[in-house]
Formats: sequence, structure tokens, C-alpha cells
Amino acid sequence: MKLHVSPDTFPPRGHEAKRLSIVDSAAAVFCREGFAGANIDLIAAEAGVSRQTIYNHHGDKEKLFVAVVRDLTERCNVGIFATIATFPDQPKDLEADLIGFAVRLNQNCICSRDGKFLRKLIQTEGERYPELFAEWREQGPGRTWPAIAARFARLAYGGYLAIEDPDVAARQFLGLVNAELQTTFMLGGSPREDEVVQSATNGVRTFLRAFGKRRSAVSVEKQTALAGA
Amino acid sequence: MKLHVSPDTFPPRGHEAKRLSIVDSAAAVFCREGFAGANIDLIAAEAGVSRQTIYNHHGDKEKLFVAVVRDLTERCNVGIFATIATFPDQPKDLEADLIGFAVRLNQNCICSRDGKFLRKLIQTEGERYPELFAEWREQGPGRTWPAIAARFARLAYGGYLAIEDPDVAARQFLGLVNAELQTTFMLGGSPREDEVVQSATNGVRTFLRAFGKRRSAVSVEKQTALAGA
DNA sequence: GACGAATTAGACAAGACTGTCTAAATTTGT
DNA sequence: ACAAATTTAGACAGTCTTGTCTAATTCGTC
Repeated sequence: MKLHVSPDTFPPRGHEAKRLSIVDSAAAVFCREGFAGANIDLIAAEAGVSRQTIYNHHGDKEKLFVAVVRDLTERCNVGIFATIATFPDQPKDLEADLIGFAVRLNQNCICSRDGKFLRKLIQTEGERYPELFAEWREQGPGRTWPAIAARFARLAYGGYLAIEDPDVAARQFLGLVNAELQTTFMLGGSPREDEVVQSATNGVRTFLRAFGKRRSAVSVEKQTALAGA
Repeated sequence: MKLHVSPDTFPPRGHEAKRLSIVDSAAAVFCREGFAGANIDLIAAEAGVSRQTIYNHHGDKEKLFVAVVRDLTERCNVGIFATIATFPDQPKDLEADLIGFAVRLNQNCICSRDGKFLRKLIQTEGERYPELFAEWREQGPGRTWPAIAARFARLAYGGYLAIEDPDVAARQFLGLVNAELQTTFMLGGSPREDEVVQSATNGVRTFLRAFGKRRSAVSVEKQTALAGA
């Protein structure tokens, strides 16, 4: 708004810090108590600010909620794309590398604080804010799934996997890798590290039993024929 | 309470019907609005009873909530075990039969009204009522998973599948079969029938690529045609 | 038709929460 | 150190909700 001197940070420095603190606390309280049960006074107390400051920053409860979801979606996307960047394009040990990727995806994106919060808000309030979560769907899954599928397609093109539909394979990969964590996710808990590794290991092994190439060298000509289909 | 004449139905006939109606409406409202946001007057209106009747039947809001979860858990269990009873123990066409089972499981248990409600209540309130949902965990997954795993074990013993750990295989089966429905589930929506069938078909095909026996199974030609592509 | 139990509508007190307002205190940039 | 902007604590009105109470009404059964 005010931009007479410093083009870097128009508002005072503590301002943005407080905004962050508010959104963080709000995310936690909205998740714990639900939108209706969330108490602005409690959010203020957890954020270490006064209630009035929350109203100064965000207007009202509903706008605060929207800000929380937007923030979480963006932060999660950053995490997911950072993790996708570690996808093993030229694996030395396909099984081990895919397990590693699956574990990173779980730990950094799905079981992270932001990931858990976003997931729960989607589950609990998704039906009440159709347009907001339609936006999430575009920005989130709409962008990340194609990115993951593209990596699997590349792996297939490189002769490491025999998959027909990379989109299906990508979703099945995640389904397998999280197969043993569903109950924990449902109750909102965080699985222990060894559970994540266990589930990922079992999932990747099954995935490779279905899509892995026996001990093939790179038979690119057959691959290209498949990739086009 | 009063049992002077008829040993069959002590309270009048309409009594139990109202109780049912209350629990049904309460389930819907608790799901839509969350526990804190659920309004007793609204539940009463949807159930077509007066607010006082709800208090007569259930005491207070929290007891009503517990009654809802117990009822839903029990009803869902009945549905799940009925569906498990249709598991193909001696399949003519393994792929088609497993797809059929997966679709039934989805339609009758996971996407049913009760299934959706119970899942959402677990997701939204699971952390607030640890002991209640610990009970659910025992009565629900604790009983149904072993039953499903036992069926897969039998299929393996019969020579139809090559699986090492039936528990892992059972969970992976469901993970695969629902792989393409996750986003819809997350937002609380119901997938269309054709989406369920599509996801089940893709899931079962991958499952059989991993665990199916090449030779001994009946529909080998269909397998190889599809899998070999 | 009559009796007893269940149900209903509505009023009600007590408490909780949102969002606004004000005046004082604190922080920030210069 | 000064001036502007921000933050704070607290009071406040208005609204909503739960759970209770009462008196009238309806329902099921004999």
C-alpha cells in the first residue's frame, strides 16, 4: 500500500512475522477443533498476539480460514515439487531408489506438519467451501500428479519399467506405497519412520513385480512403441 | 423399563423408529457441520422430531455423538462381512471375479451412506475421542482386515495367487483398487459407478501382474493379452 | 372412549463466541 | 529521540447454542 521510500518491505518487519505466526496457529486450531469449533481468542493466544491484531490482518474468521488454506497449499506444493526433483531418473538400484523416493514423499509432504494440516482441512471443510477447494484441486493434485506421472513415463522410456499408462502407474505407486498407513492417516496420526519405510518397501516391491523389467537391458525400440500408445 | 405385558417390544412401536430417525439425521448433520457446528435444533428438524425428544432419548450432545458412531460402526461391519462373504474362493475368471469383489466392496461399504459418514466422523473427530475410536479400530479394521486377508490366503493356498504375506497383499489390494479414487474420497464426494469400475479394473490388473500365476490360472490368455501389451 | 406414556412447542437461564470500539502502550523508521 | 503506525487489553452489544422446564397435545392400547 505505502511505497514512498523502501521498495523492499513496505510494512514494518514484525508485521509479516506476526501474519505468519497467526496463520500457523490458526492452521493448528482449525485442524484440532474444526472451523466452527475454532476459537479466535485461542488462536490469538497460541500465536502470541491480541485478538484485535488478527482482525486487523485478516478481517474475519472466514477470510482467515481461506488464507490458511491458500498458504498451506502453496507451502505443500513447494515441498512436493522439491521432492519430485529427487525422483530417480537414472537409478543405480531401482528398488532402493524408488523406496527412497517414496519415503521422502511421505516424510516431507504427506506426514509433514503442513501436509497433515492441509489434508485434514480438505477432509473436514472440503464440502463447505467448494470453490476454495476446487482451487486447491487445480493448484495441488492438478499440478503435482502430472509431474509425478511424467517422471514414471521417463523411467519407462528409459527402459526401466514396463508401464502403459503413466498416470495410472503414478497413482497406483502412491496407493501401494501408502497401503499400510491408511488407518493411521485416517485417524490423523503420524506413522513412525519405520512404518513408513516398511510400507514403502512392500509397496515398491509389489510395484516392481507388476511393472519391473526382469533383467532387461534397455530395449528402447519396444519402449517407444509403448510410449506412443 | 416397563415390561408388564408384551415381552416383545416394551416401548411403543414408534419409539424405536424415532430413535433411528434421530441417529440418521444426527449422522448427516455431524458430518456436514462437524461436532461443534452441529446444531441440535437442526438435527431435530431433519429428523422430524422435537428437540426435547432428542434429549429424552440420548441425554446430551456428546452421548448422541457416541451413539451415532457406535451405530455406524456396527452397520458398516455388517455390510463389510456380507460383502466379504461374496469373495471368490474358487474363481472361474480370477480377474473378473476380483474386479467384481472390489466394486462391491466400494459400492456397499466404502461409498455407502453409512460408510461415508463413518469415515468422515473418524477423520474429523478421531483425535478428540481417542477411546471411542480405539473401540472402532478394534471392532472395525481389527476384525475386517484379518477376514479379508484370510480370503486371499485361501486363494493363494488354492494355487490362484503367489503371495507371501496375505495381510500385506490384502492392504495392497485395497490400495490399488482405490488408487484413482483418493482425491474424490478426500473431498468427501462419491465417485461415479464407472469411475469405481475403472479404478477397480486397473487395480486388479496390476495386482494380478504382481501376484497372479502365469500358467495355472484359468484366464491366462486374457492376462497375457492385457499384461503383455 | 379412556387411560397412561410419549411427544410437542415454546419459553427460559446460563454461557460462549464474534466482531467492534477505545484508549493506552509499544514498536518502527528516521 | 521523535512521530507514525501498529499492537494491546479490556469492555461491549448482539447473536447463538445448550440443556431444562412446563403445559398442552398426540399416540398406542385396552
